[in-house]
Amino acid sequence: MKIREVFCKIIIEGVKEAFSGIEINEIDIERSVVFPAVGHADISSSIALRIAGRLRMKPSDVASKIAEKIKAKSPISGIETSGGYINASIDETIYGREVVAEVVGKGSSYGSAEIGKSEKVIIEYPSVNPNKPWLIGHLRNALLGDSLSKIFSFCSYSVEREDYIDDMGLQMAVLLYGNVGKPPEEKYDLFLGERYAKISKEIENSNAEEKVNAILKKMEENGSRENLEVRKIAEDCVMAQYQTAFLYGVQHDVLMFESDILKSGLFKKAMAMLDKNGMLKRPSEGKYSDCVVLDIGEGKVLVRSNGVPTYLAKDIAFHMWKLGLINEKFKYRKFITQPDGSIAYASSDNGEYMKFGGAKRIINVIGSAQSLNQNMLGEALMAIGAESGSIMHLAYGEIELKEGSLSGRKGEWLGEEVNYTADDLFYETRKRVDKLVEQSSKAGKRAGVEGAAEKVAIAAIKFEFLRIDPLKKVTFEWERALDLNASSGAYCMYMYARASGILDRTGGVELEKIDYSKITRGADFELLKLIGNADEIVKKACIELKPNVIAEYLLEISSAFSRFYETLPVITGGDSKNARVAIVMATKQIINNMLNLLGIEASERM
RNA sequence: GGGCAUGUAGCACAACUUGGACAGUGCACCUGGCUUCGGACCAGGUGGUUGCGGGUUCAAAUCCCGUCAUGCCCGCCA
Repeated sequence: MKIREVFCKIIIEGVKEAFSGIEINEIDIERSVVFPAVGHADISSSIALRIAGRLRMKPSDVASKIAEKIKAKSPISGIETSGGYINASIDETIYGREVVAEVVGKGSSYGSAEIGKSEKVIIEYPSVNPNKPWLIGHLRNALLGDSLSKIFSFCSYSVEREDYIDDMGLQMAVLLYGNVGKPPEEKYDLFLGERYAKISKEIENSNAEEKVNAILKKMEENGSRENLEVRKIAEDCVMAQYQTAFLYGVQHDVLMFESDILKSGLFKKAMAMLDKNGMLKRPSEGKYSDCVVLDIGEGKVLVRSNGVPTYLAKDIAFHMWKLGLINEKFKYRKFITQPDGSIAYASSDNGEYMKFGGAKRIINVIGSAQSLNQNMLGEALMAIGAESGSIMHLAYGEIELKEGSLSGRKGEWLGEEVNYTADDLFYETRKRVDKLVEQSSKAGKRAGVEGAAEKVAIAAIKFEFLRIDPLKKVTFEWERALDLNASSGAYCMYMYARASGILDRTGGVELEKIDYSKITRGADFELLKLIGNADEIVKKACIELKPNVIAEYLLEISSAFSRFYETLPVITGGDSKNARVAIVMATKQIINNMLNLLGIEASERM
């Protein structure tokens, strides 16, 4: 519902009529409009306060002068002023009808904001090396990327979800040096992680760094034994990692293997392009002698003195491809079929040409620790003509588990740091949710519902990871995540299930039969106001790259719905029944749509 | 030393980009409500010098300057 637009228009016209002499920015007016706290008004503008100074008038006089000129326009019913504010009330009958009609009409697309206009955006996540399992930090990355993909799709962008596989890094050479061998029965990524930790310790103790470097060089020779072997290990590892991804419902469109990028002509073209733009230096002395250096700030090595390119160099080349600054064609083959039936493709030299890459805009979900690198990358790309704003870095903070809270594997095999895998997190959560369900069914509160515990476990984790501003550090605590009341994913799911339950008993309602005049100015109207604001919320989440905006909104809706059915009975609502059923229908839809954006599946029963 | 980020009630968060009405929400704590559409609930209450100090403004959690605390980054690793 465009109530905000309607009100803005009224104010703009009012201001123009009242003060025709002065120039007023319409954006200022739009920014002055808010939905104030209960008690003042339904919608309000502070524009009089903002321009009073320029007019050399008292704000309250400015407000009254504007208000005099304003003609209320449906669904805005009344205008009054208060201390410089221009306040309006909304007609709940008309507004309720419009919101309900829109939600029912649009269904699962209600709340979408058409700001993307089919523009292509590539979202890259989760950047896990193919030598270990997903840890909880990688999980936060993946969940952010997954949710962001959904939000951008919802905003009518054409989203390409991409997974970059670094199968040519030093960590892979380390594995080759130690001779990986075959795993017994363990999950392959876990097995590799453990092997990797052991082998790196061996290397450290025996000063074998040079041998590892030699392997690294051989790995890069196309078709060499090392080259083939390392690709096999990487693919097997990614396969295992995707079991974890699917557990959490995380999916991709394409996997780009670094080895394929190196084989292509992409890197050479990229270096030539940088050179042409005067971005490269080749110092013959000093600390960077015999290297190729990126000429930004104090400089950054792109090609080492032994001729091997660095990570940043490869990343720059890759991003030129992502942005379509270089047209390099890659071949792809089917990698894996995902839970929703879609196929994730992988770059490969024995596949077919497909159209990936070449987006107007790219988003990299990468830890805030890499901000410096991402800035360098951005600067280099701008220097050769990338549009400003075309590359965005969603930097996210670390995630830690509160001490002693996971009974699973501690992950000391990853080095000294204690860490946990995303798999362990899931199984532990699942176990705890089962216990909670068991306790509450023993207490006679409810019967356990088949399959619900798993959904609740996933929802609890996702909501806990996504409810916080990405930039901030997250400390995962069981007591909070598994507190299934307000402020949790389970609470939102519960409200959805309640709405379903009510609709089961009432059987829905035909739109034509609804008597909207039965909408009161109570909890029903408060709920409708929230529901009507969905597209603004979604837009904000999209523009600011913040899924937590959606989580916040979901909690508000859920809590408003709870207040609604507590105070206004639906089934026994008499004349008001139909209108209330319609509100329940709208609520169910909006909760479903918003949960989807967080990657959480709602269920009818739990 | 330089750069980036964070600092809001006992705890966890929101509002900061775009300055506006008493700084919102949940947990915890206190009080009340289940023969009433599923109590994983609701109503009410206690709790805040928005790290600190200046400045700009009619108006500052929000903008500017300074300062303190915490975290991260500053490699021919990725």
